[in-house]
This record gives sequence, structure tokens and C-alpha cells, in this order.
Amino acid sequence: MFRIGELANRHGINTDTLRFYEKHGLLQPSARQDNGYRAYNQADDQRLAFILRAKSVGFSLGEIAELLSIEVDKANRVCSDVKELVDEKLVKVSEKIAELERFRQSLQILSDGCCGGPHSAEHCTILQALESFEPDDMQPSYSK
Amino acid sequence: MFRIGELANRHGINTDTLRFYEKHGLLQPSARQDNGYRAYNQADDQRLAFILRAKSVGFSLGEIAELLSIEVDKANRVCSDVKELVDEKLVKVSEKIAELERFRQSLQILSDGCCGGPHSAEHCTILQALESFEPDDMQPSYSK
DNA sequence: CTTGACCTTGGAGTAGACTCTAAGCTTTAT
DNA sequence: ATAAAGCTTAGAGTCTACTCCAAGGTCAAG
Ligand SMILES: [Zn+2]
Ligand SMILES: [Zn+2]
Ligand SMILES: [Zn+2]
Ligand SMILES: [Zn+2]
Repeated sequence: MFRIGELANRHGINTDTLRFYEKHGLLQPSARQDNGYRAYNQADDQRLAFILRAKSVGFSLGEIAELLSIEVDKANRVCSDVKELVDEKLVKVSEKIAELERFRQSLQILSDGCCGGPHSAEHCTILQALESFEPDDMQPSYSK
Repeated sequence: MFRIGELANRHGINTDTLRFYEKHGLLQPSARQDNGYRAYNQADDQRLAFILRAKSVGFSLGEIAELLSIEVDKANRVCSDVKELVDEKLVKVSEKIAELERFRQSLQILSDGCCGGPHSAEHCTILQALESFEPDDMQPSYSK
């Protein structure tokens, strides 16, 4: 049995984070001590490890909640349930990468065109581009 | 001279967004009509276009404010001032891409290891990985 | 017995970029 | 004349993932 500080410490996180996860339904301590302190057991520790691993591969807390709900009901769930979540996330991450890649390319083009020296900004190609390019000539940001 | 609705319409944005930009110092209407309505002129229209183009290459509103402060004082600024902002952003965007690429790779490995079929989730390699692998060791269940 | 570390709670603050609401005035169309 | 559309303001709400704060209870050490 660990108290909140011990558990937080073992995982290198803040006690506030643990209370935050609790409030959002991700991790309830399995018991309370007589004095009201949260009491976490081995299973809680493993659940937290699961949460942190899922975070480390990019899942949001909301997505982790879905993953956990499958995990605790494994026996009645199938691979496709799990893989679907992973693949949906893969799509979201890939789309975000694609958007950032467009930004990167546009910024690189902007950067490459500018001398970067003590040249007056009145003729700076970066400012000129931002002043007059047509939106279609630049990669538009996608709106969700 | 345009009223707020017209300007918003011409640029495909919301009037609230225009008021928001104003409150945050990005775009002040050059005048007010007698009835108190905001009156935007051609220069305001161009400044808005600048803002939207900068947004489309990934700049945040705070960064756009910096860009604008250089733009309006072009004569006393130099290329390096401008390029510096672009290059800093390029670094930030590249870092974010790198992080997302790591997520993508981990997710891909997770996805590849799972059959995705009607197989019981009790033996799902994705759940097993999240339950027990160290984040750095995330590997497919089979080796290629 | 007091100090200090650790725990409790509810609630507020942060960042970013809007988006919406309420209450009310102005203009346009019927 | 009246209703719809558009404008005004200040301020609140949204989303994500914490992080911090205040006021106070608990516990081991000196
Ligand atoms: Zn130059
Ligand atoms: Zn330049
Ligand atoms: Zn399977
Ligand atoms: Zn599986």
C-alpha cells in the first residue's frame, strides 16, 4: 500500500497530477486509510504505469480512458476494439504531422529567401510574402 | 470602408474573431462610424490578410504580433530581425514534428503487432505492451 | 510540545484561440 | 410599424493537462 506521495514519487509525477487523474476517472485509489489518506495498491500502481505508457505514445487522457475501459473488460473485448483506437490515433497523429510539415516547408521557403543580414526590412522577402502572397500559394492551415 | 461583418465575410472568419484580435492588439479598426460601429479601411484589410497568412504558415497570435511590430516599423528594421523569428519558429515546428514522429512510430509498432480481428483482447499485444513494456522498449510482439 | 513533512478539500489560475451569451442600440426590409 | 439582421459591450465558457493555493487535519521526530 502506498500513500499518494510515494506513488507519485515512484513514477516521477506530482501528487496533484494523481488527484487530477482521480477526478477525471482515470485512477481511483483502491482504498482510504482510517485517517482519510488515499491508499494505492499494486494494481493501482500498474494501472498508473499503463496510463503513463499510453501517454508516452501520444494518447490524450480521454483516449486513455477509452483504452482503460477496454483493458478492465478484456475478457469481453476483442483485438479489433483495441487496434481501432490505436489506428484512429495513428491517423490523427499523421494528420497533425502533415499539417506541421506544411508549416515547416512554408517556413523553410520563407527563411531561404531572406538574406538574414543587416539589409533593411523594407525589402525583406519574408515580409513581402506575408503581405502579398495569395492564400493558395501558401499552405493553408487546416481548420478542424 | 467595411463594417465588421463585411470584413469577416471577405476573409471567411467570424466577427468575434475580429473583436478578439482587436482586444489582443493585432488589428484595430482605423475608425468608428458615428453610430459606434467599427470602420475598417483598405489598410486594415491588408493587415488582416497579413495576419491570416502568418497563421497559415503556423505562427501563433503572439508571434504574429511580433511580426507585425516589425512590419509597421520596417524602415528601421533589418532582415535578420525577421528571419530570426522565422527560424525560431522553424525550430519549434521541427521539434514538435519530431515528437509526433516518435508517437507515430510507437503507435505503428503497436498496431502492427495486433491481429485486429475477433481475437479476445486478453491476449492482445497492444494491451500487453501498455501493461508491461517500458516505453523505450516498445517493440512488436514478433521480430522481423 | 512544537516543528516539519505529508495529507485532506474545494476552487482558482495557466496557456491559446476562440466562441458564445446577454442586454441593448441601429439599420434595413416589409 | 415591426421584425429581422447587424452592431455594441463586458464577461463567461470551451478544451487540455495540469499546477498552485488556502485552510486545516495527521503523524513521527526531537
Ligand atoms: Zn535581406
Ligand atoms: Zn529578409
Ligand atoms: Zn489478436
Ligand atoms: Zn490485439
